Amino acid sequence: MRVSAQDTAQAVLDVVPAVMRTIRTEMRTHRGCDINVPQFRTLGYLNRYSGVSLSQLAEHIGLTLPSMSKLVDGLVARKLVSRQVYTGDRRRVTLALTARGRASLASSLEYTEAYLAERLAALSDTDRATIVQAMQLLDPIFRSEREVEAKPAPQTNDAS
Amino acid sequence: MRVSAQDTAQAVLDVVPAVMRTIRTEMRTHRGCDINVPQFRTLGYLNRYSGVSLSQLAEHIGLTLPSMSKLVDGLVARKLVSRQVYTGDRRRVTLALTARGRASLASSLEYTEAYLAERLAALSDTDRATIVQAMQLLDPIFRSEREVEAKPAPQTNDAS
DNA sequence: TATTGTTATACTCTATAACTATA
DNA sequence: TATAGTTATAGAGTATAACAATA
Repeated sequence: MRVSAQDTAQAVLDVVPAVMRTIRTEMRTHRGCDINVPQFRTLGYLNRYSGVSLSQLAEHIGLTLPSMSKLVDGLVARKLVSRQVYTGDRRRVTLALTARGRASLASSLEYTEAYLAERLAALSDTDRATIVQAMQLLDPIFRSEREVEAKPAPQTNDAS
Repeated sequence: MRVSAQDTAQAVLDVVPAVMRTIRTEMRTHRGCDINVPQFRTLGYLNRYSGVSLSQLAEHIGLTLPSMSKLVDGLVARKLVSRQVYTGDRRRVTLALTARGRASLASSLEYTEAYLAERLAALSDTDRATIVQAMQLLDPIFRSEREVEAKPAPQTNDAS
């Protein structure tokens, strides 16, 4: 099957923004899930890689350091994330989810997933498998540049 | 192959925002392609459905009427879009691409596509086919709510 | 002197509310 | 009175520049 990279790019460019806007609008609309997409991604990343530094986080999420700092500020203020000075190098900071953060992530994830799942339920198993496979193909291509080999946290303190 | 709607939703939620951020960052970074994602989508929609009203456009793009109005304002000021009072109903407005708008769209598309294509080139034909197929599956699910049956324009004036 | 993160400041995008013009 | 669109205003999010603290 001949599918050029350009055809693929065009398809991605056509569809991804529409999907994204649906996700964003849905997150904004849902009351009690008071979290936006970058915040959601931040919680998700910290869930996977507890104890990373601010720089690592910013690199992955794709924000500048000041923006990331501000975003984290908000999450710390809401006690969803803990931020501690790293004892080994006092310039660095160690970020982790609190219990509340985990709960908030689970709730957002559940809600947004449920919303998407509702729409995806219209498809056949085979079609869904195709989508999952496509996501798995896209993932490394668009994440690799940022994903850090995130050393597991020296400690997963939970200041909830 | 058993793939639940929820598994699929999770995959989408994990990957789509990362892809989207890459696209957005790329568009912002690229000098001479002075256009953001909603503007890009607006031009693309007007290219397909010339002569639509502001409301139809806002509905599709997923912005409120005032936001859409402002966005279009900018495009009109830059002579990428023409905006004319519709003679049949003087409250309505008729939007279309100008020649400059078409050129700008083509340029943005070409650049961003090329950028994405560069990354997608690493995949096999089969893998790319999978991605295209997945996009075709997602498209109606996330676009249908908004896509208007956009009456073709009564006139495709080009005030370039 | 270089690195990690924060603070100060400004700009863009988007929303809600109030308004104008037309039907 | 209802509809299409615009203007006024405000808030969120992000960036760049300047700064502070530590290495």
